[in-house]
Amino acid sequence: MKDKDFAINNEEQITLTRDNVSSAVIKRLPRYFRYLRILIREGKMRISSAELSRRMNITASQIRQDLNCFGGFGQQGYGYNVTYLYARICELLGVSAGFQAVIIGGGNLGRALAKNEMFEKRGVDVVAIFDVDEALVGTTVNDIPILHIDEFERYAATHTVDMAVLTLPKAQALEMAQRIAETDIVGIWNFTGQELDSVDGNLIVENVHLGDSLMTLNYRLNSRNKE
Amino acid sequence: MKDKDFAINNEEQITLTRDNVSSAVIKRLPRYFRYLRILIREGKMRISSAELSRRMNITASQIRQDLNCFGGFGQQGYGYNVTYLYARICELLGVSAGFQAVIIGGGNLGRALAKNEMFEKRGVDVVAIFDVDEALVGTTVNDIPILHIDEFERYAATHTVDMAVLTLPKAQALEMAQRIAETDIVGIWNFTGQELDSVDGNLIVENVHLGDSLMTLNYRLNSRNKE
DNA sequence: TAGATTGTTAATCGATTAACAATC
DNA sequence: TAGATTGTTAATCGATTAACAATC
Repeated sequence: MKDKDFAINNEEQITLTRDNVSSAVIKRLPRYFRYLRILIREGKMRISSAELSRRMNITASQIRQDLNCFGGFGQQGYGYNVTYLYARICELLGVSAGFQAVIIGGGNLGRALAKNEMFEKRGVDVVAIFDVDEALVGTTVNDIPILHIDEFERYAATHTVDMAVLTLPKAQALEMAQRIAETDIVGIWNFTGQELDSVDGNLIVENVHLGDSLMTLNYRLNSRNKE
Repeated sequence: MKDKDFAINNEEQITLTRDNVSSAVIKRLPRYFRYLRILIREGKMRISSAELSRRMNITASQIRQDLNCFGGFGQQGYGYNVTYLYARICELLGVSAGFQAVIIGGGNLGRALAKNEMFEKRGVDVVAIFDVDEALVGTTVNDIPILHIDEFERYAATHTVDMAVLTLPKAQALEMAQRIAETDIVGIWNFTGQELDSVDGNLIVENVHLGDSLMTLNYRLNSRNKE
């Protein structure tokens, strides 16, 4: 928490505005990010909310409403400048913040993520992979070194690491999260299925429940069969 | 589409009721599924909406409202019978429907999924993995055979396959989706990042955008830094 | 200036929560 | 019967959509 005296200045007010943005809007930002990348690839310079609405299959009204939560990114009578809008959204999403990540768990999922261009596209730098398997230690995946998990605390203390990607077995997730909580790492991208909310109130945890996604597909297949 | 004469009978009406369930409710069902499994593991026989609400961190009102979309699963003065409720939710989610899946792409992600107990827990049977790599063909992952992608159509024609899990490179996703659309497969669990909505209106596509999840974490790390 | 399109307010819609009668 | 807790209706809240004045 900051000194209350600062609570009145401009910067703080901008931050407050952002904090008031509803999670419904925030959850849509990554989608804007993806579509803007496509527009850039296509060489499109400007886009109106109406055209973007057709592409994204949401209302133009929602697009304008969403983008306005963070300030006026467009221009009346013109629309939105694609590269400018993209830059603003990147800023919001911390794409240019230079976050550094470690992957904990060098199994198939950890390796799949390590090879995925997703991190690079989103400005996240994967700096190390940790595993217990001595056979893996010393090798690399996508030029990222695999280190022994015993080295984790030393590594975290001597490097800037913003987030840990948990791809180890569920049974070890809680213990690992506790070890992470004792370092300067603040974010956990949690693929283990283990609930981590209780570990530390300061940790920011993003849970990926692939099973929930599979279930949604199942539900739809199932109701289709019932028709 | 069914004959309109049937639209009045009872079965159809139940189906209609289910179809009217909002997607907000449907998206919560997998979470109920997970928590009920935990309760069963703990040997809990009954649970009230109040207690479940404390565990799941949602209101008791919402739980009762959600479950009532599908009929009265509880009992006044008693609460919900855990195994009964679990059975009903499994039914809704098609866990007992015996769906069969193939994984297309035998890379790290495909292998990670093939080894994951998630499918088994949710009643989905992974029957085959397809890949272009001749070195992989003939081997198995978690007892699941890896077949050559050229065999795909023949396999689909001679086996019951309900869904395809796409874990191949984005560039090949569209073409593969088209091949899938020509078989009897109706569901695609799409990890490729490629939009597939345009391929075939009859396909049920569930997209997994891991990058969106990463971005959400990034956003929160970023706004934390701004505080 | 006229046309286009945003930013923003107001109206609508849907989802969540509260309350309580029904009932086990 | 008394106590507990659901099922369900009504009230509230929030999110989406529509409309239009501001302005490029």
